[in-house]
Amino acid sequence: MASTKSESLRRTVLDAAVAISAASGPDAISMREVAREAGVSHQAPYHHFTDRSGIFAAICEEGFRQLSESLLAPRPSIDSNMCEAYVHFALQNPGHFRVMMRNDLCQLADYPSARFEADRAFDILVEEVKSLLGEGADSEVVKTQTAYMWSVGHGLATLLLDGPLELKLEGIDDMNAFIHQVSRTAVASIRK
Amino acid sequence: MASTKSESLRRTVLDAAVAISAASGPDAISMREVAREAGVSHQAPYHHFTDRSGIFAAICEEGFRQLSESLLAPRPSIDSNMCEAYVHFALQNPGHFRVMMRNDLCQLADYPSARFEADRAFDILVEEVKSLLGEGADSEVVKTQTAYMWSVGHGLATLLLDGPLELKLEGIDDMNAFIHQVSRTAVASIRK
DNA sequence: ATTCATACTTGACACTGTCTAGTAGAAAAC
DNA sequence: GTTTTCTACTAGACAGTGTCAAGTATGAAT
Repeated sequence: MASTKSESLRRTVLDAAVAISAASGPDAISMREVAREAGVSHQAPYHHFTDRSGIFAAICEEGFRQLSESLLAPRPSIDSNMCEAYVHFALQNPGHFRVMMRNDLCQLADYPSARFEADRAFDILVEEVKSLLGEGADSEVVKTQTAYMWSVGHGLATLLLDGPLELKLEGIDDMNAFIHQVSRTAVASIRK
Repeated sequence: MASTKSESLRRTVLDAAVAISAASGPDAISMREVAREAGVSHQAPYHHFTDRSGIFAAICEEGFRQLSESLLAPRPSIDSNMCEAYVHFALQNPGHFRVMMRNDLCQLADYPSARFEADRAFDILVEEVKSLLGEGADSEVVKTQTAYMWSVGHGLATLLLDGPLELKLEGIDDMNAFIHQVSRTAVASIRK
């Protein structure tokens, strides 16, 4: 059994990193700042993460696992789709999401367990597209439509979170309704 | 008339920054590195840019101007659309694009001339959506569909450039054809 | 001839990631 | 029951960073 104290430091460091990412973006995550926030020496985090990108990888792993859960969770309404769930996950977990979608921060290829969780989330999306297209769908079409659906969700999420879209669409009264509309447009064009 | 030498340093610094962004991402852009690359002291760039984010703002301004040109340029084929043009711009100008879409790097609100160019590019997109929807389109619908089209282009571009999509879709033979297919799906669902 | 702005250089400061070398304490081996 | 080993740290150093402050060479304006 691992020491309780050490495991709690790992958790504390991770939480601090996610909070910083949510508040100021992943670039603001610093080894020394998370150590300071955890009340330990500047080298303590290195015992739980190989280096700075190790923290990013851990955030990815956790984030993709949570994303999978969100995508599989029961939808709030009958015409709410997976694209919408993706966008809401991003907006509700900005600290994780910003890190997950920056593969310059964490090279998933180097972190098998993080990669595994990312693959799992992607597979859930592929299955959804397959079920929308029906049984006998061509594999090329599945590929194209999967990329398409991910692009809509991902594009909308990143533009709302960090992009200049917010500036241009400041006149939106009901953000949830807006996301719902865009998501519906996307899924409708697949179903056809 | 401004001194030739100084103007050329500004240009040199900007080119170096864009090259670094294309090769290693915007975070790898450092004041001292671009100065080194330009063969000047580490403080020389400060005479042309207020600080590091000033360089990002300059890259944004230039990038959005070039994006507008690309969006308005004659299309290579009759069924090539603006979404496709957007993705191709991103893939052909990764150094600029990566900076343009990270508003944690450059706060457009603080740099009016960069903001102007960004607005202009966005307006071009809005006009395209209006012309796809026809004359009497409701302004709410225009807003939704503009966000939708930008999301597809932006999502596909960022996923291909820096996201994990590349990993999952490694079996794509003809990338241009793939981008064409996804873009067609997007615009087709607007036209309707 | 003097003033003044431009386009730099040099030096310093606080901050960063990370390498190296320790150390307190608990468990295991003998 | 002493010694060894492992875990989870601490402490110090180094090269790198952005940027503030101060100095300098050069050319134009007065």
